Amino acid sequence: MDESRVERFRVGILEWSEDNVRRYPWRDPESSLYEVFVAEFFLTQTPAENVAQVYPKFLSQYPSLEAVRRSDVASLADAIEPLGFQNIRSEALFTIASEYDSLPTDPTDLRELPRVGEYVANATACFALDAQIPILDRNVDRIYSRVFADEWPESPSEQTEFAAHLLPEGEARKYNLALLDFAAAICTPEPRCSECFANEFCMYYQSTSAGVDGSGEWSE
DNA sequence: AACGCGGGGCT
DNA sequence: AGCCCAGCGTT
Repeated sequence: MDESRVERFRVGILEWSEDNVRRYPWRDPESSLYEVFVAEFFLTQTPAENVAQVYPKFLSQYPSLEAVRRSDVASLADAIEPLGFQNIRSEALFTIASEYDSLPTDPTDLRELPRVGEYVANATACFALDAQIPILDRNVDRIYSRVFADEWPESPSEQTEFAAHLLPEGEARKYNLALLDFAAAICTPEPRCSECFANEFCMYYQSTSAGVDGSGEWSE
């Protein structure tokens, strides 16, 4: 593993994020486990802008798991209707509220909740509780498969290992947030490499811009 | 690990 | 109408 490149990326993205943090209500360090969980639960397959529009109102209507428990699936669905997936999500949310007095804090236990997979479990634990664990979704995969194209493994388990190795010590929360913002702003599906702090050592940029062999570029 | 799926977005 | 897709569920 190219440790110097790893370190350059770590330092680079943390620096980049200083001036490019997106601010959302659920990113307040004071947000409760429930508040962060609700946000992450809504954010899967849903643009952050959409979530931002219903989130404050949802929280005032449902400030706790108990409030969810005292409601019903139809009302919940109404409250999150603009997000889409309202039936699936309202049902799962109600089930969670019915089965838990309070949310578990261990990612493994969070993973047990209905409609909560590895991504939501890890993101919740990291952002709400500062758990030092990697998050890995399509966006993170896109970044790493470009920057570390020659080292980024195929198998999910090895990817998790690799992603864990990249975490800066004690700064998982800041780093993971930076990854998401970086994926949204720079390392987009159509990447803005000219604006990217990593373009001097990114394998993708090197292979597409240098064009040493002239045999044409590839698209991921 | 591999596959299936509901549903939202884009064409 | 049809295709693509991310993330969760199931096997």
